[in-house]
Amino acid sequence: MQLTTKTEYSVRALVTLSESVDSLKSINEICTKQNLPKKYVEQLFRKLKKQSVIASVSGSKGGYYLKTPAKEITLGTIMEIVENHPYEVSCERNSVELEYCQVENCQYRHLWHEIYGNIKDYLNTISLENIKERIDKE
Amino acid sequence: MQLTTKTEYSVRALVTLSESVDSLKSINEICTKQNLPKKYVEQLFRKLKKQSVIASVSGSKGGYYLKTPAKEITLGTIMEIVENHPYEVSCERNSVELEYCQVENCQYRHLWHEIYGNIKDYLNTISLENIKERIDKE
DNA sequence: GCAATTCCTACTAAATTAGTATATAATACT
DNA sequence: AGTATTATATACTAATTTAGTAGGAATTGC
Repeated sequence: MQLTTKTEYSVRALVTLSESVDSLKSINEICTKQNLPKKYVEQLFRKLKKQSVIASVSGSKGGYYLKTPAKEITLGTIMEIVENHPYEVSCERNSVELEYCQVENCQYRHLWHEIYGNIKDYLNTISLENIKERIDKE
Repeated sequence: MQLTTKTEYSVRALVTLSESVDSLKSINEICTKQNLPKKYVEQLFRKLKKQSVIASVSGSKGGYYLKTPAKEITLGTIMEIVENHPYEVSCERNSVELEYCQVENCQYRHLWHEIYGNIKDYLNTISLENIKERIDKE
């Protein structure tokens, strides 16, 4: 499990995007405002678009907009989209680490998944709208 | 935030260690039983010892034992000891990423810390004893 | 003294992170 | 029609971190 700049920057960018409800915002606009690396955010936005969190209009005067309402986009969702394999247990990474797994009856794997499930549930209670309100208040 | 083999292996090793209440268990014994890399677990155990989770006796017939009762050792504690900087926000890593931080009023940082705090609280509700009971049941 | 153990530091290959670079495609405006 | 502005796409890279390994020193039981 990890939570990196991918999630951090995505959230900041999406909050900024959510500020304009009916209009488009370009990567350039968002990243200038939030002081974020454009090309990096571009990549994150492509992933978020693929999962219909946002949508876009190409060309001049183009940009992005929220496709899903800010209430329905959660931190958990964002994290799962932009991070690598956030809830993966080591023995599922299928590499060398499999050597150190209890192959026959991996009770621990169930434990980790239960824990991840609870964290996931928690992260899904935090919507983009919640975050926006919180940020605005200060 | 990350949760890696360091935490995974530590938990498996500590659960095994907690099975023998009054006697010592060596790294060798634990790692053979749990199929874990000895030298790696050794490193983890040294960190756990430094924080008084476990204690040790050197020399032949030596080994480790739980210094803190299994009830009081939590997953959160273990994670904080063995992982690198589990709850660090990108702008605190003090490297290049600082460039992309909202220096003046980093409202987001507070948000991340609040979220981490809640995850931490949750992880601290899971004790080694809980885990042991759970693993034994199956 | 020898074997088994913990203690300690340093090293390393592979993977991942945190980006950058470069080019193509679409669209608005003139 | 041409240009500027935007998204789309793929590939590349330096730095860091993970997931260990290696080799030895110090300690203790027998």
